[in-house]
Amino acid sequence: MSRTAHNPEATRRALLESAAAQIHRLGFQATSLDAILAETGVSKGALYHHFATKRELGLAVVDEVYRTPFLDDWRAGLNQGGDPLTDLLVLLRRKRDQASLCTVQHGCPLNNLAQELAGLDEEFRRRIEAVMRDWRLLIQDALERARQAGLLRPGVDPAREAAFVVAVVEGATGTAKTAQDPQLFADTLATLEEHLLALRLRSA
Amino acid sequence: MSRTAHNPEATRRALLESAAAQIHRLGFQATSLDAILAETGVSKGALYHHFATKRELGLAVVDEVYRTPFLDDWRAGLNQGGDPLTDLLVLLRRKRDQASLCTVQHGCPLNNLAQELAGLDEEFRRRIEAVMRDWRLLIQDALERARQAGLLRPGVDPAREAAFVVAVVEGATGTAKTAQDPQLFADTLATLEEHLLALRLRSA
DNA sequence: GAAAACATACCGAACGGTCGGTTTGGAGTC
DNA sequence: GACTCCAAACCGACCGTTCGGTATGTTTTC
Repeated sequence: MSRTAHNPEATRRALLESAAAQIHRLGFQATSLDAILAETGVSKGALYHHFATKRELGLAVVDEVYRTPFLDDWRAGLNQGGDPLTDLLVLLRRKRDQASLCTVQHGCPLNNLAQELAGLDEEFRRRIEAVMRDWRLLIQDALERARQAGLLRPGVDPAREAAFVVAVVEGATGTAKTAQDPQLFADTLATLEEHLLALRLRSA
Repeated sequence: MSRTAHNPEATRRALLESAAAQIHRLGFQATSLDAILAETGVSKGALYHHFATKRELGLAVVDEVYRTPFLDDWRAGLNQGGDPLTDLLVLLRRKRDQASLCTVQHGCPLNNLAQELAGLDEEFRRRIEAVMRDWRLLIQDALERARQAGLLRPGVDPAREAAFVVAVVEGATGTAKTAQDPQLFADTLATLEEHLLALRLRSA
């Protein structure tokens, strides 16, 4: 952390990280700028030097904190070098095994924001949807590669299955958060894995 | 509607309905009491005569507006008299066919509230989770009946599949809301239907 | 059965705290 | 000395909440 005077990049980054964490815990509206300033030790003048409004700060959090690590994680998981369907199953398995009360407590940052703000701010919705879309495309691409490698049953639609995977993961995260129950998350992901396993061509 | 003076039941109900609609559109935090008063023509004093706080009003909306019709709809759908698995599939099919931009625009009221408030207010979370739990149990019960009627493949766990159905429906609603795309909802539900179809014993 | 006493339903102006945002000015750097 | 970067005091609107008060209806008391 150790942010010293006149280190604009560090100041900006500290604000983004603190905002990201608080928005994840409390949502956008319930996150107060004062709390971010208290946590970072940054002054209000400095904050408004880097970000024009609270909204701009929030949008920057989506693009610069949430987006890249999330997509990178999935991209890396889906390009492990095994066959794409197996890579996907291993990735889901990993997510499932990592599910703890801590993980489940605050849910998925993007999904939280999307549900809170989709109806209130079109720009927020668009930015979040852009991440979701790229996420879907990563999975769709993996399934497409699996299909072209002859691993999938005929009739399997990569785009539709990708949308399904995304919906199930988001649904699992959301229901587990509401119930505060990691088991719910694990069970739902396990069922998804079974579903995906059944897409594999028997002869493959 | 036609609320006249000294009709407390009507006044209370008008407040609940207006609040429910606005909370569905904007979320709890972004809903202002003044807007509810403007829409209903009720005075601020009258509102605070019926509800101690905004929070109490919101909790009452969950219990008295959202909960009952939602559970009744699913209960009725799952007790149509056909075999339980078919009833479930027909119900999902109906939900899928009814998906329009309008439906998808604001998402599921309960899911919206859950994602917005689960981390902020434990009592809200508990009340919403209670509805979700009853919903899961309705589906679990239907699948259990199907199992006992010998309709399901061995190894199918009604509780786990019920949790899966709930997660997929919530996930489908959420992703479709974020994308503002009814097709996403329909595709995801269709895939869920295929998954459930595969639970049926081949000889049945 | 009328008046008194009370309860319920409702009114709306005003309060008070929060919080996003602004202003002003100063410190460091080129 | 101009520009970036930041500090601290301050502003003002919004909004949930309060509260003194009115009106209508019901119960009690004589």
